[in-house]
Amino acid sequence: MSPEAEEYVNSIAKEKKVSKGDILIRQGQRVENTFYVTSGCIRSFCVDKNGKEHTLQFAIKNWWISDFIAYYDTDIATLTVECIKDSNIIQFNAKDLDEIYLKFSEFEIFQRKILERHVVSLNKRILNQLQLTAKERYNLFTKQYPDIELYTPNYHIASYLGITQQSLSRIRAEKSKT
Amino acid sequence: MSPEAEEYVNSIAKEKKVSKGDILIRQGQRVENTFYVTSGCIRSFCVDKNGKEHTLQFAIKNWWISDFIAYYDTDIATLTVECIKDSNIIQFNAKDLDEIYLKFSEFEIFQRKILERHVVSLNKRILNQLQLTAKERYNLFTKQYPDIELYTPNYHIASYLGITQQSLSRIRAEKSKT
DNA sequence: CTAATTTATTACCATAGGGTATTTTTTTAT
DNA sequence: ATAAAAAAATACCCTATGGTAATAAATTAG
Repeated sequence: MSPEAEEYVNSIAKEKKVSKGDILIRQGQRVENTFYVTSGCIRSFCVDKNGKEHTLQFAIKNWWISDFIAYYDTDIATLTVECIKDSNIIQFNAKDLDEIYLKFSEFEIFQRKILERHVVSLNKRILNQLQLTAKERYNLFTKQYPDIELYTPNYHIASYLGITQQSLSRIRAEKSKT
Repeated sequence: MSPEAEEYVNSIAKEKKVSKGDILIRQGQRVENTFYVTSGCIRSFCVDKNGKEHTLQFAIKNWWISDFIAYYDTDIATLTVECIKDSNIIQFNAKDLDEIYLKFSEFEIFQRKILERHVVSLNKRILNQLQLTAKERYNLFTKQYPDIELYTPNYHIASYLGITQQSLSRIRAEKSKT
């Protein structure tokens, strides 16, 4: 990136410290920001008609998170984005980012690469969900997020894997046996 | 888009008619193309260790399809992309597209919007998989692809929904009862 | 340090969906 | 039109995962 572009990015970037439990985006509200995680962990989830939570994403270091469904459609949030471990994030306003794209076309490339990476990751997630058992998905998960279990409750992970917390507990018990 | 950009796009776009059964991308081969569907239907799927197929995407009119996992990482295909109904597609070579981005930055915006739409769609797919029952997913599917059942075998749809063909058959039977 | 609260484990039974096999229906080929 | 092949439906039983509930462990608050 050119120095000017970088300067501009810095001018709209809002570095923030957020604490466990902080809500960055609340379901039902307008989504104006996207967040880049430099440390810690942020989670996005939805709540279904029965009040059950389903985790869409865990964002750790170097990942972006928001309610992308609402963000890209400039719509009301269906997701909640919550800090689950004290984190350092960089907040970007959607409108500010839009201007960057106009002023510095080099930034488009940047963003395109991020989006491409995101598509790849989502594609893999879907394929895993289709072809792996809960146990296999859990094993993969622990590799992808090596220390997430240290600070994330069981049921958050279960809700990401698409199983109940009891099932996850059983899988873990079975695993520790051998 | 400017006339020049449009002309350039046309110069690299390869319009093609493809027939049911044609393979556009073969698992294990290098992925150099992405396809835009103007009519018909193209399917992407993977084959797991047990030889079972899992459908990642059905691309109908106005959708893009490829093995995006391999395409964006310039890697070997893990997916197969297959024509399941006589279709008209426009084929784009990855390298040609890369040049477009360099020559016409306006095209980046275009591509960014496509990617954003893709991310939204994949996010929704994951959330549906997490919170809906097989029956609910099937009902949603028939709305999203109203006439796909006319030309797609049962087991392709089942493999997209993440259930067996027998389960899908049962769901359909139950539905036609009421 | 203790009590209160949250989280995880375990047990029990229920059920959605899977696997194998058979039959029926539909499609394709001759 | 008939045979062959493919696809769909159905049946039967099985298994992974879900739901409820009770217990145990860990964390947090006072």
